[in-house]
Amino acid sequence: MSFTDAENTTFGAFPKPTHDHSQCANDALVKALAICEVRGVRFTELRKQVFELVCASHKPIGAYDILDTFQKRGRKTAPPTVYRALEFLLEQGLIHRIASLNAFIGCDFPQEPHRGQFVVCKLCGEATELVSHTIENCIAAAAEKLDFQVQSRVVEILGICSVCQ
Amino acid sequence: MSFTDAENTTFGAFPKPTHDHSQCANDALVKALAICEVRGVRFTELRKQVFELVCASHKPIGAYDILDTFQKRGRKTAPPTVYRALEFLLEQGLIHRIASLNAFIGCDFPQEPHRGQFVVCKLCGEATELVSHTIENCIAAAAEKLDFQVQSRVVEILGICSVCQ
DNA sequence: TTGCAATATGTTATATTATAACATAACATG
DNA sequence: CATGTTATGTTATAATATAACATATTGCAA
Repeated sequence: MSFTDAENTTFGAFPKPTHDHSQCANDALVKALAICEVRGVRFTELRKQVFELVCASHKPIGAYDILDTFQKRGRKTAPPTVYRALEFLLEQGLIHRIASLNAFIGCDFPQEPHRGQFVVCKLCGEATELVSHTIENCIAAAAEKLDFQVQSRVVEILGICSVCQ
Repeated sequence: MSFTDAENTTFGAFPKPTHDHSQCANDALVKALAICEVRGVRFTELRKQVFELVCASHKPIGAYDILDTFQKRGRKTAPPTVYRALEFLLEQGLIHRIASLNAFIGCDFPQEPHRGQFVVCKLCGEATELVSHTIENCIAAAAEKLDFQVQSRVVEILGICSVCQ
């Protein structure tokens, strides 16, 4: 579920507490499978499980939370296993990293590579992704004036979501 | 040294390798002293020394780099000492934290509180600060549409600076 | 000026996040 | 089915950050 406004910003709607999340998670998985299929990269069982954990909610999740879950499930896992799977998912654009939280979140628009922008609620922890071309353009314009070659961007907006106000 | 363009973006010029940095550093120190004076907060010797290290270059510096420097100087220092000084400087808006680097940089516009935007060169490590009202406005507009109360923003642009291209 | 409350710093220990380096396993392809 | 490549396992450790409590310093009021 997403929409685009007059300023050309695509929003993932801020997740309502009532929404059917199993639907989201399943959609994401189906998309991810298809994308990896097309690209000829391997969506292994480990990667799938890590992806499912990241997509299990709209709250950014830490690598060690994933690790803990694996261990609770009886799977003997060490950090590099998790980080490598996360790295793969990042490379494929299936998840994003939220630098200000040291945490990871599923990508809402994985079909095309992009660096999204994120809006994170400090109370409930829920996050949503924007793709604002206005922000992108503004960053691009500023960079051009500095004669700076942009490689990546981090845009994270922290505060209180509509549900928690 | 800074300028403002037609889109209302204030730039700190990307630091030229040749610029007289002792001047920058000294200016920053004088400003910081004055600001703390006015606010009635204490710019202690420890805070001053940490600030000077952060301002010693335009490359964001890590907390443990500061710690190492103190220790090399023979001052027996532990992490909390450094982190507390950094916390104070952040609160006063005298420095900023670059989340994607886990590092700190002097603020170019400390007089008024703001969350700046940063442009960081991955090659030389130099960084500069923007205050783009266009970006701010765009973020504000997107937040409003989500009925989201913004508390803080992280905007970091990574790539290759003009000098390193 | 001294005593008190508030603020700042010191100290020890540990939490949290992330990666290096090397060993083994699984896979894909000739 | 041998072989190179990719993925995962394993051990250790690096890098970043904070908790909790002790001591010192400061500013101010009695």
